[in-house]
Amino acid sequence: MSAKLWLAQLHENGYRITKARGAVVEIVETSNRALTPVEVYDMARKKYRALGLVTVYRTLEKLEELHLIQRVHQPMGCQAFISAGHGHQHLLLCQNCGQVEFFEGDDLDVLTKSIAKKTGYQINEHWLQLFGLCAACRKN
Amino acid sequence: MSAKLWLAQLHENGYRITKARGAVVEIVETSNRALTPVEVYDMARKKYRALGLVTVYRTLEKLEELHLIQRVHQPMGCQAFISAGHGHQHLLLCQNCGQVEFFEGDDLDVLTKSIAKKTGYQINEHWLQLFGLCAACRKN
DNA sequence: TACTTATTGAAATTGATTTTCAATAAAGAA
DNA sequence: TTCTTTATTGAAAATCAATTTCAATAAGTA
Repeated sequence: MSAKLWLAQLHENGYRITKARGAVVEIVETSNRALTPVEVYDMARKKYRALGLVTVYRTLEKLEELHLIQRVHQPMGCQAFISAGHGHQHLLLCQNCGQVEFFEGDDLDVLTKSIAKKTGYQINEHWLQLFGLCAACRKN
Repeated sequence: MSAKLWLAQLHENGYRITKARGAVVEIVETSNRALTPVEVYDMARKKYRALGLVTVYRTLEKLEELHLIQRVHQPMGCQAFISAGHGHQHLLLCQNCGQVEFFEGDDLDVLTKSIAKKTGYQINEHWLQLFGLCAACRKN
C-alpha cells in the first residue's frame, strides 16, 4: 500500500519508477526486520527475476537519501536497512527473530543536558538502541 | 603505562608478548579517539617497522575478546576501536575531532522499563551514543 | 641453551561493494 | 500514439577490506 508512496517520493525527486525499484521497495517497505542488500536481492528476485544486485545497492542508497529507510547497527554487522519510522525514533531489536520495533525516546533530554554540563560538550545527536526478546520469542 | 597491564592481560590469557603486539597495544591504549585497523597499522609501524596489517587485525581481535578495547559505531563506518572504559559505559563522540569521552548512563532504567511494559519485550541490552562538539572544537 | 609451539608477515584468497559501459526502457514532448 | 532524450539497467571488471594459508621466526619454558 505505502510502497506506492515510496515510489511517488522517488518520482517527485526526479528518479524514474522502474520494475527493479518497484521490487526492491515492495520488499523493504513491508519487512519488519532489517535486511542486508543480499537478502533484499534474494527476496526481490522472486518478484522480478531480472533484478541485479547492483541495482539493489543503488536503490537502497536512494531510499536512504530520502530518509525512507535507515541503517541498522548490530553486533554482527551494520549493513542492514529497515523502513524508517516517522519523526525521531529509536529501535528495539529482537535478538532471536530480528524483529524491529520503534519507540520514541525523548526522555533523554534530561540525561543529555546533564552530560553536556559535565563534559563541556555541545550535544547534537544521539543514538539509542535496545536489544532483547520480543513477546513471541520470550515464550520459547 | 597501562600498556604493560594490557600485555600482562594477554600473557595471563596464554598469549605471547611480542614486539608486534607491543606496538599495537601502545598505539590503541593511548589514543583518545577511535582508530581503524589501517590507522593503527600506520601509527604502530612508526614504532615497529616490520609490523604487518594482518597482525593488527589479529591483535585487535584478541584485545576485543579480552574487553580491553571496544568497537565504535559511527555514521561513516563501524570498523574502529577504542580503549574500553571500565564497567558499563557509553560514548560521547566529537563530530569534529573524533575525540571520545566516556560516561555512565544508568539513568536509562526508567526508560527501558517503560518500553518493556509497552512492547512486551524483555530488554537485555542497550546501546547509547551521543554525538556533538567537544569543548575545544566548540570554540572554532 | 635447547625445544616446542604460538606468532609472524607475505601472498593468495575470499567476499562485499563500486565502477564502467553498452543496451534498454521510462517519461515527457510532439 | 510515436519519438526523443536520458536515466537506469545488469553483466563484467575493478577495487577494497578482511581472512586464510604457510613456511620462517621468535617467545616462553624446561
